[in-house]
Amino acid sequence: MAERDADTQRRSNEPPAARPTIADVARLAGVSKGLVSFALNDRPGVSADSRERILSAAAELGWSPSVRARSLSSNRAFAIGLVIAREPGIVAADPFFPTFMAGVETELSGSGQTLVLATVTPGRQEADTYRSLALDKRVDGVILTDLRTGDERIALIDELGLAAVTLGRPDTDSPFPAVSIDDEAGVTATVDHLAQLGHRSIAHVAGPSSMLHAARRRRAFERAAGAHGIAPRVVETDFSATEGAAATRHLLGDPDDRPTAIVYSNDPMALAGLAVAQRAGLIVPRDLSITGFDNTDLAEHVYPSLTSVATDVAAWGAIAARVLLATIASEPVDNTDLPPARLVARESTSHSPHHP
Amino acid sequence: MAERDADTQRRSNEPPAARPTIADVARLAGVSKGLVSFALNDRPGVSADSRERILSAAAELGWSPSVRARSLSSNRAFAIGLVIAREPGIVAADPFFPTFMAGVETELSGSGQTLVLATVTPGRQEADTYRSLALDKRVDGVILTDLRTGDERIALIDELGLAAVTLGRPDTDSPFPAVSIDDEAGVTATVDHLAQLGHRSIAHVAGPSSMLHAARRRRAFERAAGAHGIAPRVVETDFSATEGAAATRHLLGDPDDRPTAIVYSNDPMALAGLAVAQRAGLIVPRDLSITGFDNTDLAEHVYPSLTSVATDVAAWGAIAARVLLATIASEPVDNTDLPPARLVARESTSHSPHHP
DNA sequence: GCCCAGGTCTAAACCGGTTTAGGCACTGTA
DNA sequence: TACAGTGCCTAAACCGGTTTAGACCTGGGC
Repeated sequence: MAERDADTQRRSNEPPAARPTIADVARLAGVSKGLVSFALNDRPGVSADSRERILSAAAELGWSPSVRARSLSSNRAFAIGLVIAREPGIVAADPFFPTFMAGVETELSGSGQTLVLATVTPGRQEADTYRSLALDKRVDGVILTDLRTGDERIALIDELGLAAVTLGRPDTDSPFPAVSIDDEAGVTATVDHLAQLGHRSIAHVAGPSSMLHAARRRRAFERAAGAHGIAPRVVETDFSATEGAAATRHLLGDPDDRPTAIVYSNDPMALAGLAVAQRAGLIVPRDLSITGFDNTDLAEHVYPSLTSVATDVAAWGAIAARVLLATIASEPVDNTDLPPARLVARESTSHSPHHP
Repeated sequence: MAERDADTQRRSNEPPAARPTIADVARLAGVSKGLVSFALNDRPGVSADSRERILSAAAELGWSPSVRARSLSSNRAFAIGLVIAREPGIVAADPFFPTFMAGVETELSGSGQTLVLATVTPGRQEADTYRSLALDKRVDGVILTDLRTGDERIALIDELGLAAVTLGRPDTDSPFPAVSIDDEAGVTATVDHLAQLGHRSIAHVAGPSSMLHAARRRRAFERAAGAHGIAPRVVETDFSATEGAAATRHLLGDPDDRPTAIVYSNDPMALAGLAVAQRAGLIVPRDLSITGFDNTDLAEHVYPSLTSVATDVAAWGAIAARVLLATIASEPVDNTDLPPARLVARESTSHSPHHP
């Protein structure tokens, strides 16, 4: 009798018909709330007969559990978080995040989970953001992108009791599964490609060495260049088009000691570099070969079209989400490796001018 | 005595110290839970003395309300939603969303609210996404982007009982406040700029006419062209670089009837168009002037740099969020207009070849 | 015939807030 | 002195689920 009277809830004029609650289902099936809960989370201790009756009662009423109620009583959020800590300008220029999020979303949409997004400017604010997401359990886990060297976030998130996956393997001990793409393979393929075209002077415009994937690409470059007996030349940037352009101006500054090919660590920098070269009167690829990374949509639509390294970012997002959900469900999961990045050769690379 | 014993909650080994609850605050302040709630939502009926004691008890314990509990009892979500319905490829190429979201976030971060993101491919799935966000009150309101002609989402969202703001004014009756940027001013300025440079044959590569802002830019183009006695020529696309390139090939197809300037409805298409022109042996801007829209980061880093129309997208996001939060708090708000879009002239536009 | 184990189920506590109904003390008015 | 009104406060219901403690029934082993 202590049950609330569902009908009085509905007496208001006409607004969105009140959702049925678990009590309504219990009443219709002639069982207790508790048993309904058991049946619907299919846990043992419910007879086949009751389960049947409960499920059809739920179906008849069109009942679905209230995430908010579930979230309060079971201390889960049914949401995962993505904290983006990059300068706004750099995020915007880089199609990585939208694509990645679309991939995450494909995986989430079926699961009833939602994606909570936070963009912060790097720094102290970042830790606070994780802290507040965790303190109030607004998310059950997070996807850690843009890993840094000695990334403090790993310890922080562990301490906060959140689940997580990392994009790529961190350089420190991590309790979280990693979902990785072998982008070194892409860099190696790029350098091989250029070497094969006769280039002996190849430079690399790298991202910030504090970012693990930038550092990894750089090391792969140095290794691949070394393998061809080429002295690697590297300029470090923040991944922005502006610094990509500056790095290019620097590299092309001395006409007597100018690389014949430049390997950029992302596409926006490569495009900016292309413009710098053209502005300096060089013809790409006749005078200078250029390669990008990530195979942005635009890469095939510029002139000359840009040789780049393709990674399946959307798939990365989908798999990261899947692994995270499994982790949250405390299914043990292993590190996962995606198919390696592959080179897409286009017009911006050709024979070295010194090697006709 | 029916109060739960907070200490027994804490007996587990050492995990994240249990948060204090409102009951802890009540006990410390020597009042009832209810009064604490009243004091903290500063409602009348609490003596200055008690309020003081309650606030300092809360501060001492470092208490902050549990969003999840609040959300269940007060039927609010403390989150707003953004549903992105575009083809993944187009979203990725367009820096609009990341920038916009960063703007939203700046406004949200202080308010304890959260941004929930959903990306869907356009179509039926979209309505279901709104429906499921609303049914379970996972969000209190949504930001409606990419308005379409006769947009059915407006009625849907109204019916679902969600709050909303629209980006730009819809073409149908809408109960929601609109936050708009006058991008027509940008288009007009672009056409004026070109006309002033002597161009008499100007084409427009438009976005899909089903999208309100694309249609609006197109109409503004036609009007501005008409004002200069220029017969407007328009090709419609889906906003993708691929179709931008195709439209350009089409426009440049007949050497005898080739426009001397092309106004693109976004930057990625303009960049693709630039490449098509260059590939066809034209020199930009000598033979053909080109303009974009949105003033992407890359616009100033290509060669020739791209004349484009700048809008403050991050501010747009911040203001949209602010207006939405006010609407949710049922403060009445008016439609808001941001500073009009302005032309940023760069190298991709110059005198018409026919007008030396 | 007795006891224990296992399976099924219910009642009630619980998550942590908000909100309502009502109690009590004090004041002002008749 | 009685009565209504007001200000402050508490107890308890409530939001809609999950989870625990324990009741009840049945069957098997001895």
